[in-house]
Parts: sequence; C-alpha cells; structure tokens
Amino acid sequence: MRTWCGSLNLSYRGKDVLLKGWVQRVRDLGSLVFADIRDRTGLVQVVGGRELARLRPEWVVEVRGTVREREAKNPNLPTGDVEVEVKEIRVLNPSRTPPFPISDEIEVSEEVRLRFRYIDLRRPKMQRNLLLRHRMSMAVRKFLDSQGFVEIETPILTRSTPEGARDFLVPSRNYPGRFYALPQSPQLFKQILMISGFERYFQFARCFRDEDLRADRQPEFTQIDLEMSFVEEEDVMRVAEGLMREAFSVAGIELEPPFPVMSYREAMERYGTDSPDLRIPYEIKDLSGFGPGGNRIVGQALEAGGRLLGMKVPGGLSRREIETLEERVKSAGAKGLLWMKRSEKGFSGSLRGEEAWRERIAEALSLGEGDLALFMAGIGVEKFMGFLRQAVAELKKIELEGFKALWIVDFPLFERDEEGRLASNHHPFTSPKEEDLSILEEEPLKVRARAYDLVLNGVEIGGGSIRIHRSQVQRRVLRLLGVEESKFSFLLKALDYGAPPHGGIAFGFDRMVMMAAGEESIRDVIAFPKTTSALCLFTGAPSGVAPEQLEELKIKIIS
RNA sequence: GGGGUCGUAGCUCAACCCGGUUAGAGCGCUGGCCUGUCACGCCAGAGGUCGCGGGUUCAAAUCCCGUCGGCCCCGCCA
Repeated sequence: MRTWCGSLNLSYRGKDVLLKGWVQRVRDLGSLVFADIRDRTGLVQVVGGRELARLRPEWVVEVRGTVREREAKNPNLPTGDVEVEVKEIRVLNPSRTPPFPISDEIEVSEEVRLRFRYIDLRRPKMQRNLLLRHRMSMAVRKFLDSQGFVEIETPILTRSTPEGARDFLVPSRNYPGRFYALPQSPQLFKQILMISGFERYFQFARCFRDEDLRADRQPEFTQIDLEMSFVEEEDVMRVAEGLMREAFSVAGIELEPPFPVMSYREAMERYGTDSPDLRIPYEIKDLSGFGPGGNRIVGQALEAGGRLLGMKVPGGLSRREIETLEERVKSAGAKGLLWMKRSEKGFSGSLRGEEAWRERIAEALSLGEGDLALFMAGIGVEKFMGFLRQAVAELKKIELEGFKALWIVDFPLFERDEEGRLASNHHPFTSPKEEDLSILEEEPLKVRARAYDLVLNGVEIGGGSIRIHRSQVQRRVLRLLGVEESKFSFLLKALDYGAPPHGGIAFGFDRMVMMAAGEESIRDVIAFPKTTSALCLFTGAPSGVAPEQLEELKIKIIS
C-alpha cells in the first residue's frame, strides 16, 4: 500500500511505508544522504547512505522505509517532524535534467513554461490552481444539480452563424466546400432545450472564438452555461448568485448575495465603463453644465456635442505622474488630458479658464487643497475616463482587496456599429423590455434589453438575458438587424411550437478560477493554453497537414 | 489590423545607449570531499549559432532593415 508523501507525520512513527514519487532534491553529506521525495500531496525527506547519492532531480522512484522522528526538525515543511529511513529504493525511471526546478520561487519565462508544460504543471502553484479549478467545478455541478438543473451536452461541430465573433471552421469531407463551425456558445441549442421541456439545463461548455487574445482571453475557453424556463430576470440572478457563492467559497472567498444592481447608464456615468471595479474610490463627474468657461478646448468639445468630464484625485499627483497618465490614455486612443490642482495659492494646471468657472468646477468635485482633478473633453470620452480611473488607481497603488460583485442591467438592446448599422449589444435573441416593444422600430436605440451582466472586481464574469420566446418579436429584431430570417429559420420555427418564456446566463469559468486563485492570467488556470498569438507551444498547433488530407477535403492553399 | 516591450549559457539576467582584447554573474549541471542537511557547505570543471536573415563598417551581441517567437495594450471579442 502506497502512502502519500504529504500525509506523513508523527502518528506514523515506527511504521513501514511505501512512497512513490519524484526526487525533488538530494543533499549528499558523504556517508549520510538526504533526498526529498515529492508526490501530488507534498514533500517528505528520506535519509540513507550512498545508495541515495546517485539520485537526480525528477527521477521517478519507489522508496520503502521506516518513518522516524527527526533529530533536526524542519518547521517550514508540513512533514518536517519526520523522515523516512530508507530500506530499499528503486528507480522506476530516470529523468533528464529539467529545464527549470519544480518550485514556485523560481521565475521562468512563460515561453519556456509552455514549451515544457508537463514540468511547469508539477510546480505547486499550478497543481494548486488546477485542483482549485476542479473543486470549483464540482461545487458548481453539485449546486446546479441541487437546484434541479440537468447537464446536457450540445454539439461541437455545428453551424456557422454570421453574427458575432469569427468562427473556427472545420471542413466537411462528405460535403466538399461546406464547413462546420465550432460553437462560440451553445446559445441556440440551450434555447431549443427549453422548448424541448427540460426547464433547467446547464453545461460546462467549451466555446471557441477566432479573435485576438489577451491575458484574460483564449481562443477556446470554458463557460458555465445555463438556461431556465418560466423565469424572469430575478430568478436567473438568484440562481447565478448562489452559483457564485458556492464556487468561490471553496477558495475561501465569501461572496454575499444578493449583489447590488446598477443600470448601464449609471455605470457609464459614474465609472466610464460597463464593468466597473467598485473597489476603486474615484468617480467621474459630468461638468458640461458649467459651459466652456473661456477654455478653448472645452468650448470646441461642447460645441461639437461632446462633454467635459472630470475626476478628483485626492492628494494629487506629481507632474511626472500626470505626464505618464497622459501618455497612457493617449496610447489607449484619447486625445489628451487636462488637469487642475488646488493649492493654498489657488488653482494651477492645464485647465485654464475663467476663475469663477474653475471655482464652480472645483466645488462640484469638492476639490480641497492638495487635491488634483483630471479632465477630458470631447465626444465619447467616457470610456477613456474609465480607463484613466483604472490607471490612476494603479499609479496611486490603491490597495484593491476583497471581492465586490455587482449586476449591470438595463443595457440598450442595440448599438450602432462602425458602418452606422444597428447591431445587437448582447445577441439577437435577447428580449427587449416589454414596455419598449412599441418603440422598437421607431427608436431602436432607446429600447432596453432584458439583459444582465455580472461584474466582479471590474471583470465581466457572466452575462445573460431573458430571451425572445415569440417568433413574431424575434422576426422584428432580426429585421432591424438586417439579418435574413432564413439563417435562423430553425429557431423561428421552433419558437412556434410551444416555446416557454425562458432565460439564462453564462459564466466565464476560466476567469472565475483565475480570480479565485488570485492569478493575473487565464493561462495559469488552464492546463494547456495557447500563446497570445494562438499557438500551442507544446504540440506546435496549428500545423500544416498532408497533401492527401487536403485532397480529400478538396481544399487548395492559395497563398 | 495597430502600438509597446522583450529575445545573450539548461534557467534568470549583465554587457547594447556611446561598435574595438578571450561575452560575464548567480542558480543549475558534471567530478571530488564531507554523518544531521533541508536554497547543505567547500574545491575543481564543463557549458554560448548573442532568436534567424540581410545590410553598414577595417571591425557588429552592440548601429540599420527585414523576419520569427514570448508578454502587455488598442481595435476586435453577437
């Protein structure tokens, strides 16, 4: 019977044990040799003579021996009170010298880590992260099961839909020139399952989007996808809150539902983003009402239909820091940054203008002596102010501790895309608010959606909506979007066969685990992630294929 | 699609700005010594296409152009 290395303690004193694992390190003192043996549960020291001296890091071994109390204990090691006196050691497999040691202390470039992922995953941090991921998924499954949800798998080979992100395509051999698409989400299938009468569905769904990557974005990722029949917004939100509470509690993080609710408009006004981090204390104020105040830049901005937005930075910033911020917002696309500082001598800074005007602005921001205010003027500056708010918090090294969740609701159903056409803010199956149906065609941009986003510490962690369950409403929305009905005829038809009112939500599971683990990158909670240029450094995917394979698919590479 | 940043020993980095002997350090590795170590210690040693290609120059790790790759951001992500 094998004993886990990490489980050994004084209660094993005198017992014979069999350990299996990897050699962490060998300390050769001559006729006395120590080795640390590691398995998934931890490390334990074994002690013996010259027979241990030939061991090298990462060799796979089997050790038989007797547990004894140590002469010199190691308080830094959970098993530090004991050691195993070796009776027999067998090398099951030697190892080449690893490119980097199995330790959280050592910094290794991500490139090397991904190339040797099997070694990287031996590191305690990565083992912890993937174990946490497992426990969170188990907690979620248990919770959803207890709430009457049924896990149902939906296809990976499915139909390309023109809306939304770029699809990954899979060529069909049986139908040359035709393609399957990998799902961007199981959206339509889960709606169909509601029509099929399952009432409550969930799935840990792998989703695929062929877009450029980020620290929190991978081309394939995992969503906790769920859908419910006969529900309103609040019903879905309560289930989602319970799910979040259960998932995060396994990481020792207590979320306390119900989460506060904020309208999209309020979030944009106060924080300049639809996913605000409420732990940051700054707020944005609209100062357009005070007029141009003799300031040329502000005057031009207001005349063009733009706004003057300001934000107080208590305690101020140095000139150098303001310059740094300006560079950062400019690289994000902003035109520039204005500032004003209040000192005992009065106002200073680049927001010049009439003294009374500056006084009124300072008052509106409750600017005290030593405080700084930052401003932007123009059209669409809200989101740059939101970016600035984050950047200032970073620069001021504001302690961002704890977890603050909130719901964002009352999104507009549509937005204008670059070409000025209507586009869905969420997706085309999101229901408009009943009371806004009458203005759907006349004033589509004023129509609010029955959608809700769940934001945790400024990260969008989930989003969902009550769906359209009447084909006639779905037709009107598709028409406004300029989408041919034929593309979704299967959905429209299904809606006419007794579709119940339904709605749901999907969570970015990788992001949830990332936050619970305190990681900055989603790659650290995914066993085999892609690089930011969508390569798998471990297998070398994507790769070329044999000419015969292309031949069979009737595919020709043209460049 | 765009911007930034990095690429030198197995790993992490220095030398690069301002071109000029034999490209260094720590860790790791190999060998030797050592009975209480636990980041063991001490002694000795090996180890480099300076990402790749081209250019400038008497001379390139260093300057220029291109290219490949890692990371971060903007666009994009219904």
